[in-house]
Amino acid sequence: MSKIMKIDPQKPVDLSAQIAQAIRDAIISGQLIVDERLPSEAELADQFQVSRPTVREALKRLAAQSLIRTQRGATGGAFVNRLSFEDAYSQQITTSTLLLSMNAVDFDTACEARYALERACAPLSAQRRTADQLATMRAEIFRQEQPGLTDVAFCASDVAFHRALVDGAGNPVLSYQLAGAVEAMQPLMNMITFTARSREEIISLHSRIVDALQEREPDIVDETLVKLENYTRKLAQDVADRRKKAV
Amino acid sequence: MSKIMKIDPQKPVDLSAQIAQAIRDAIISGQLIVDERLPSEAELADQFQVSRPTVREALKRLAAQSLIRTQRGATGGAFVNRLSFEDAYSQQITTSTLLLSMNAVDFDTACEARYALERACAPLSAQRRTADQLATMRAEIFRQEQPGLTDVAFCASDVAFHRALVDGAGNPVLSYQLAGAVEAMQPLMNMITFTARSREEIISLHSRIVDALQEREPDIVDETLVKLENYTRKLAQDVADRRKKAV
DNA sequence: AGACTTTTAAATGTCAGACAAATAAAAATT
DNA sequence: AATTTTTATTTGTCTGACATTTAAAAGTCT
Repeated sequence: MSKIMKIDPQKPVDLSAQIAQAIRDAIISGQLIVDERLPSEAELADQFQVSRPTVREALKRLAAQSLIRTQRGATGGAFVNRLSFEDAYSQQITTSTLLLSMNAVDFDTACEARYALERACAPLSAQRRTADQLATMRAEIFRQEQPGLTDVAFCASDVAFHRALVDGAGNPVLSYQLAGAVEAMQPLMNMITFTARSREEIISLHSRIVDALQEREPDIVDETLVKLENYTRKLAQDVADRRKKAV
Repeated sequence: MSKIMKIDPQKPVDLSAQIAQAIRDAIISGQLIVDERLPSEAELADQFQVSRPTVREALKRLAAQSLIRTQRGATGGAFVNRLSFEDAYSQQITTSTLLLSMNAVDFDTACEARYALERACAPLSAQRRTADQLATMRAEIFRQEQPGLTDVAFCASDVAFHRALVDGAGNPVLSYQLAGAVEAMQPLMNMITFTARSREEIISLHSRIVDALQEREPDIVDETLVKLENYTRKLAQDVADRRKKAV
């Protein structure tokens, strides 16, 4: 690692935050490459002229973002981590979920965003979906038809269905970007209790989507997604109205 | 804060990671609400039966994800942070940038994802764009027309143009989701050197997009975005070919 | 010589205790 | 009553130590 990384002890910012930023910059700019080992904590403490606990706090910050991983033992240390799509997924889901819940994003806004993004995948999905993905979607529909299914399980299956649709586009970047949008919606979706009647309608639309994907009919997929969006928003509206009346 | 948070000292996972996860779970589940103060580091150390440095490492992990903020002084402490759209933006951009650079995502995949998402915004943008956003876009086009503009500055202006387009949809969730996709592309875009000739073509397509947005013609916006995508991919292809020939 | 066991060294993980610095409330002073 | 000083609390940082994990080195036996 180049030793040009510098921090300014005069700044009114935590030293550990400055050190983390310096290392983060080195990773982003490519000065530190994947799987490269950072100097040991003691060496970093020397280089930055701080104590080991301060260095450790900096490293934990980076670990929280999956930028490094640490290993104990003789040949251990901190290594630049290859950020996997999986790591990125889970971070995005956490961030999106908190963002929606903490900023009082209303259901319509979140719903609109989700379906707009999902519709972006539809044409690609119609073109590239695999037999395996179609099977996954049909399996989820079958699950959704079971009468004893709890609301929570129904929502989870709904998420799985839509993820399969997105994955059908065969573009990992799209899948990653949409994971957050789809999964973060689940808590909001859970606020809508799916009655037997509304489940029926949703399942029928899901079936239509799978059929259209199988027949490679992007327009029908799109059209059905619009219907699904409208229906979902109407359900949310009904729940909101009923709640207002109850007060 | 409820005191039911527990960790297992036997687990082969860092105590600080376990503590961070316990607090993170409490925030996500709503047991800890925005602006609520966590117990002091000393109290947390007591509760979790660990030392203060260990607690601090846990808190730094949470701070790295913008889940908490800390304040020194008598009434200071760690507070649950309201995750702002801005915080979420920058995290998403960091994650997306690293994801693309570390996983050798090819230009076509990233480009396809970006334009698929952007086209999802087009109809909403045509409907809701403000005069202010149109002005921003025209200003960026004007900048792009300046002959002395560096490649880096041209790319930055390109990003600003497309962000304005996305923001035109008037949906903060969409804007947040797409910020990563658009900005993370910039390093890849920078690999394409924009010649005067290719700039001219791009600017003309940009102009057409603004005009169509002003006239509220979603179909023309969509169609032009497709052209822009194809042209961008063709440029990248040319650069790749030329590089191959040079070897 | 080769296979196995033991030792050693290096690194992270954790702890204890201390002091510095910031900050707001409480106390003292004018 | 307003201002200044003191005090208590809390985070930020440092020092030094020990525990634990791990792989390599050294030693031992067949």
